Amino acid sequence: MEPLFSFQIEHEDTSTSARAATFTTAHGKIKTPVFMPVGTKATVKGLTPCDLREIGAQIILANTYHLEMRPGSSLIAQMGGLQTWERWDKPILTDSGGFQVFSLEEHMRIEDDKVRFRAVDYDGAWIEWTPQKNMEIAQNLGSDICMQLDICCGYPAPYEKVKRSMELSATWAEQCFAAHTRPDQALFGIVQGGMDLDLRRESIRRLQEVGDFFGYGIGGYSVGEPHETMFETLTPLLEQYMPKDKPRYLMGVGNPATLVRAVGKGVDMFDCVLPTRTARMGSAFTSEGRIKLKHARFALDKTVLDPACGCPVCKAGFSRSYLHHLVKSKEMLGAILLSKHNLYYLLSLMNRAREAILQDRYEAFQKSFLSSREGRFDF
RNA sequence: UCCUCGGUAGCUCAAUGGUAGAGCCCGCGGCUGUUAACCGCGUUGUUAUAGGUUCGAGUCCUAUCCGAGGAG
Repeated sequence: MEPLFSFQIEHEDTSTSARAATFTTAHGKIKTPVFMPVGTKATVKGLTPCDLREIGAQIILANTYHLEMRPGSSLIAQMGGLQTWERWDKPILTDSGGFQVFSLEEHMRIEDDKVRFRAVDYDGAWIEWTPQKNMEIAQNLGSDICMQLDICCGYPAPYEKVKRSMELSATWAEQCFAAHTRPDQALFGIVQGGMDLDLRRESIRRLQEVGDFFGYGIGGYSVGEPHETMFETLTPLLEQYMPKDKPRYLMGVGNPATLVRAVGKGVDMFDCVLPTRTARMGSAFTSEGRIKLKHARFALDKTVLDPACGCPVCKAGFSRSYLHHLVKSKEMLGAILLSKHNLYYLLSLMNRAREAILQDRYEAFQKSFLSSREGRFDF
């Protein structure tokens, strides 16, 4: 019988560390490198599953913390599981509440075996979060890929704090590993350690000690540090210390230029709210860089968002003038159309990257991209 | 014709006689495992007009203009 999960590298680029792979899950295959749209509360904001299929999404995210708070994972289990419930039959990755613990830091208290924090975005109650709880919820939801509960640190952060969050993440990795039961669900450990290479190496060592995780998340980046600072430790991490035969998921990174560079270092998976959030605020990715549709200069602009783009929004011919109007009027269609366009941009960017890898010309692709106007996104 | 109320930023309105503010609009910036259709910053005035009282007037007095309502 064919195993439920496999990660098969199809080609490794000879001049960079980029690789193209096929990640097989219980709900289908994922061609990497891949960008995963974020659908925290069982919806990629503004898009239907049909829209997502149309723009080529292969896998989307959901979040155990948010879904447990509302409507509750047991309800979703009763309704047939997450895929059935939200009408998305392709793979889903569930993130733990680790990032929420970080973003709700002021309302939180970390203890050895759990984290206590105030659900200020729901009813304000103090709640307890544990690795076991995260696993139970993810298993109720039935996600294909489950991230361990971890602790994400901001930047800059004192060494002791970074060290403690790495150690706690490793401890919790062990508990998640032990609580992992579903054979149709792949468990990922998460590498922490901030901008300290020694802590990052220790994190990997401890995760490998815990057991055979199917893949690895790389957390704790894109938390406010300069991009170069990230690559200083990310590069050796990927090229020297992380297992090469397992999927690597750089969590929370969505800047196009950073994506292209990270793929060159050997990252396989990304997710980020940037394309959808900035879309709702009126910004669009284009082949000429970022544009802000709210600017008055678009009021009489008859061109589409990006004449070089093949997304449904551009193909349908919506003008910048019209989108400017929708954004200024705060009409929901503006957010929807820009979200669709932005996601398509990142999804197709990863397709372009994959093609370049398969043709063994990633170095040239990356160089050309980074020196173009697209490569100068100032997000 | 008379009476009443009103006239302050592009709009809607604040401001015990002590150097005019807010919201919206407009302009700009930010957004990275979603507390986010969000957050932050900024521009804008002969206070209808002309006089008067006062140390000092958006505020009190007089006249005029404009608007709304009422009476005839």
